[in-house]
Amino acid sequence: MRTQHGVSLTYGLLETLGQSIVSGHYDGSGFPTEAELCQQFSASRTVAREAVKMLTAKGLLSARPRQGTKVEPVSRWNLLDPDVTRWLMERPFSNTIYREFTEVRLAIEPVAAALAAQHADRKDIKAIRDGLNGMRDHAAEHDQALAADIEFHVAILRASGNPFFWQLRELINTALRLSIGVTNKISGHTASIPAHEAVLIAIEKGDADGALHAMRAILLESLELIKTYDPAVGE
Amino acid sequence: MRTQHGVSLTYGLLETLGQSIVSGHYDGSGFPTEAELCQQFSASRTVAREAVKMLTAKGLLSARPRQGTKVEPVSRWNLLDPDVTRWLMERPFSNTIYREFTEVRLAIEPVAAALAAQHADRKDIKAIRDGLNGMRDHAAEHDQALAADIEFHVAILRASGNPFFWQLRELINTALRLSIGVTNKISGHTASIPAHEAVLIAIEKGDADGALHAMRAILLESLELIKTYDPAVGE
DNA sequence: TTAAGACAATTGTATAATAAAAAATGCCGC
DNA sequence: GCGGCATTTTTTATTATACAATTGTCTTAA
Repeated sequence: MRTQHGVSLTYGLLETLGQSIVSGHYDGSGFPTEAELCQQFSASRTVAREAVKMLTAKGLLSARPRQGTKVEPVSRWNLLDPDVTRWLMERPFSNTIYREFTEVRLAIEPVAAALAAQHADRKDIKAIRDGLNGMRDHAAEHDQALAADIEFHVAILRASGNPFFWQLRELINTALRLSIGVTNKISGHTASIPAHEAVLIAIEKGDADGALHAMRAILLESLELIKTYDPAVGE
Repeated sequence: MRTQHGVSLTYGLLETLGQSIVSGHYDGSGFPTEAELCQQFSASRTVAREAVKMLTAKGLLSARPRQGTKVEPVSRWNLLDPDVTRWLMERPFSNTIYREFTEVRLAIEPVAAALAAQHADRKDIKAIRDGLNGMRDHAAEHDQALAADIEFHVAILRASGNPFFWQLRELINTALRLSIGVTNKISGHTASIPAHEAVLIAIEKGDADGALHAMRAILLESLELIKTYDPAVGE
């Protein structure tokens, strides 16, 4: 295995295997043994073992002598691990996972907004406002509008002052990127600027309850969109 | 290093190092080099490296040639990793971390209860009721009452049907175990049975909004308790 | 003073050999 | 035939060693 774009062999293999596992590549067939891994990826045993150990640390694999290395059931995966979350995005779009992401966001973000209303300092508020302005200014260019949308939501997580909320930034990043796949198919729908502005205003006023409900409204709408749109039917 | 109680050397070292890092043992001094680790723990380089790699996968460490291995800032830790969460409990009690845990619970559990009200099947409800009954029947014995309390809350996470919520069981487990350290110091306080019962009843009725608010009430009370009780003052 | 190059420290990678675990197999006595 | 026990075999776990790659530091010369 050749080292690619600055990543070490071990981390390259970690990435490759992580994506393969999450996308179900080994579901029927069982995971390769160490020897097979070394051969398939032309890697040394050290590299293969360390990649497997890292995947084990994330709950994706387990290994025992004689029994081999197995893919763990999804219920054991560390779904909130940023790497795992990211790998989840690389697999074929699933309405279910998108709904589950949004349910997590529905739980976290309103409370984060409420905490932000209580604790945000000037710098926090500037970051949130920058996100909102970006959404407004680049409404036409999808990529930049999405980036600004993400910036807005992540800035609120940070402003909450709770490091655990901050951990979920990768999930929200992923969820919002998935969401374009959904909302683009629904004619004329774009992220609502006024709804986002309401959140900012409430945070600026220190209105925790207002921020909570304004954010909750944004996410409830997303959740409604998902339920309305069933990919099996068409739109 | 001798293998202890059935754990492999690598996992033993992972546990030891994880606890040490989280408890701040290397904060001033910097993390040992591979060579030093091998010597200090009488471990082979493979064992040391694999333990370090797993800690890297959890965001606690980073390693670069010539620069050595460093403890990452807390903001990079995978705080929602079950192992990390558990290690956090082993360090000296901190009012801050307990508040942060409870804020996460305040976000997650009400929404989980609402989803449970929509999706719970008979088995889910039985598990929740078992928890509640356990709290009632063993109100006097602290250990069993705590276990039942945990069972109640975790059963609701499971009943939500969202695997991401289920990931937070270790955090809730830890938070509730920490909570006895707080509530025991507040005379006469025990987990409120009626408040928990209200959650169960709402879930049984399929009343999502009722379940959400009932659960929210429980957690808001916990949060109030923390604010009231300042360990610096005494009680 | 600065830049080029040599040096050194530390992690990264490779390989070989042995140990331990546990499943599979075969053997034996009955 | 069949149950139980010893043996074999497969696979990961551990140890040891050597070399490569990276990068900070020091030296030296222009």
